[in-house]
Amino acid sequence: MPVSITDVARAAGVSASTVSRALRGRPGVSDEVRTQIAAVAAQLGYTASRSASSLASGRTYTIGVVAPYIGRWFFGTVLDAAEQVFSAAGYDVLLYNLGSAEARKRFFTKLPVRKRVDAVLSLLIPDEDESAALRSLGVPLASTVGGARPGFTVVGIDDRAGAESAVRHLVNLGHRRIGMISGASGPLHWTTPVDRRAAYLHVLAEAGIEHDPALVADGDYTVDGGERAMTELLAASRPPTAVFAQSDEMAMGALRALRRHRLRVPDDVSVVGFDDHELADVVGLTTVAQPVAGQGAEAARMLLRQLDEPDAEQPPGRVEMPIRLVLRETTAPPRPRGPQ
Amino acid sequence: MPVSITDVARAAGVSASTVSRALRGRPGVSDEVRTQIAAVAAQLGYTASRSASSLASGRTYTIGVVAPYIGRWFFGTVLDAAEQVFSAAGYDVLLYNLGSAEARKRFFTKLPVRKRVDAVLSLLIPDEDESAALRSLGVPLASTVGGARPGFTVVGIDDRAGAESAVRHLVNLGHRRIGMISGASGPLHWTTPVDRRAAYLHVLAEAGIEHDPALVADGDYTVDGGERAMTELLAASRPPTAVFAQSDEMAMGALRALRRHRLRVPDDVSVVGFDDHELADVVGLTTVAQPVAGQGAEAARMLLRQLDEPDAEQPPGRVEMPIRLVLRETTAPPRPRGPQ
DNA sequence: CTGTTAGCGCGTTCAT
DNA sequence: ATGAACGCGCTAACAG
Repeated sequence: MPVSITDVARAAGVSASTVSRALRGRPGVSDEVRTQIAAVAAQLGYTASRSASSLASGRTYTIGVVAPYIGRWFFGTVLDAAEQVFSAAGYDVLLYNLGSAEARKRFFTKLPVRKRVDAVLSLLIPDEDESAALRSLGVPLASTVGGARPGFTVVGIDDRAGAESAVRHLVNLGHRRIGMISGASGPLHWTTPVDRRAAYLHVLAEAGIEHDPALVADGDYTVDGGERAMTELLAASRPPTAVFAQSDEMAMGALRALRRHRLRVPDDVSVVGFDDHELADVVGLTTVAQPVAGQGAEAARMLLRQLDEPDAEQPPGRVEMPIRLVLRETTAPPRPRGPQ
Repeated sequence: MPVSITDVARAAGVSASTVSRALRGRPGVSDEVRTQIAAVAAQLGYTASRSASSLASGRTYTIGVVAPYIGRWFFGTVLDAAEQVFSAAGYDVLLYNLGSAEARKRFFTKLPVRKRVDAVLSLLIPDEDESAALRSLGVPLASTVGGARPGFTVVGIDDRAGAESAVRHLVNLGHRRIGMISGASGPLHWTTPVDRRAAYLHVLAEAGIEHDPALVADGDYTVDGGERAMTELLAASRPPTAVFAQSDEMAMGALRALRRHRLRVPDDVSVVGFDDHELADVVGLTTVAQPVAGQGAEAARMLLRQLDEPDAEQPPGRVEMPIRLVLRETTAPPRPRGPQ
């Protein structure tokens, strides 16, 4: 049933090699024969078997993408952009969703991408062992998250600067009791929450504000988690007048919690997010914008470049993308209060 | 560098055939030898080449997933759920993002999945030709969108019933001027907007309300499109007092437009969406909930079943998932007005 | 410019 | 229970 290269060769009256050369645009085939073969192949509906082709050539024309989630806006958007760049260049994308610990472990022990991909794009931050496992594949590696690490080209943003601009914005508005909804969860070697937390502490110190541990809660990077965290913060003996959420999704959860507590934003509590989620504008969320799709596309391009010029210069270890604070309607000066 | 089956065979002092049998759990290997081989393989970090293995066996252990978008919540969520089911069963996922017309055309003419996948899950609705192309692959097919069609197992919802419940809700609240933000865009053979539109017209007729074409606008299934559509509806000589948006994302765009026009929801205008987007709850959106992740997982399971029992009964052509109207805070009776 | 010859690494007979 | 031989479909190296 499936038509093979020899079928095409026979129908066109040439050898299999010639068909192979003709269809892949390699030199050594007369234009006449080439177009003839193309016609026959099209008519027969022939497509080269990727398995056979990569077995013979060693190239797979496939990129492996590993992600911790797909459904979440950030990762879906990065993946979408990267996939477009890859497929436009003729590469297929093998997707690995490593959300659960089991899936993640299974992936890194069995390493199913071995001999199956020409490069790997990681949307998650591998720990030391995982990182070594990926390097052992012997293919170009890139990532859109975390800091620089050996063997990877990392396209990212300056998390500290971004978080600082958010918190500083709140300080400048006159807030003193500033809470944070962090995203620290699990031993995922995720430097993002660490950096953003450090930035938060730094700005507070800079402004001479004493850090109150009761004003920090974990939101797990989800809407529900953000809601829980905000609820927790509101239960503090002296609740915050402003909150920095480490992601827009958690910020939106916070907004929901505030609404349920009949608190007004920004009159009673100011909220700043991080990401500039597609829907941040809908709820009027002030946030730190980062080029999410841009990072996915750029990382993909970096990989393709390494694939095209294997012996070129060392690729840059880190590419920094721009960020900016977007002011909307969830932040304002604190409401004047009685002495306390 | 890459370790092959013969390397393992040599190290274990057996033949390649035995290694192959042992590692795949086929009968004909003594337990002693089997565990010994497993140990050697693990120590050498051996993984069978998928290319070679599928070339020899004909099975690829790979599922092709084609989608019109990935970044959008609906598709990302379906993909996420499906991927988890596939990978838990030992299958890899090849992802094709066919958002642009070129990408789509390229995919269906070249059909790069040929001989590369054991099954295909479609998150888009193929037209007749595309559908035939997929069938020509000779592998099980499933889809999470659109109506029943030959060769596919379609896991979906009753779009008409869902849309009817939304519009009927508005009618029951007493609204008479009910607008719709539709999602009809392009020649994508997308029956969803058609079905939802028919339901809208049906309920209006049922309630004895005359249809006013000025109250329907296209929102292109995006937030921005929804905002534009709502703005358009508000410009009508007699604007609607309630709006049914065919997706939550468009509904959120509508909410944004209303806020910009200083109109209050639901006091001035009621809004109903469709999907129960992750963030619908945050903005208090009344909507028709559908089990999005559930559909992805179920479709994946249907495919795996066909793969496991190739000669079983014909799989069901269509599986219907439950929907329900979720009442939140964006709908209310129309405000009493002066005579008009 | 084109055909012939060898594998790529594995699964699958068929012997033993 | 195990091994040898063959072929999956294609690309690469070598002839001509």
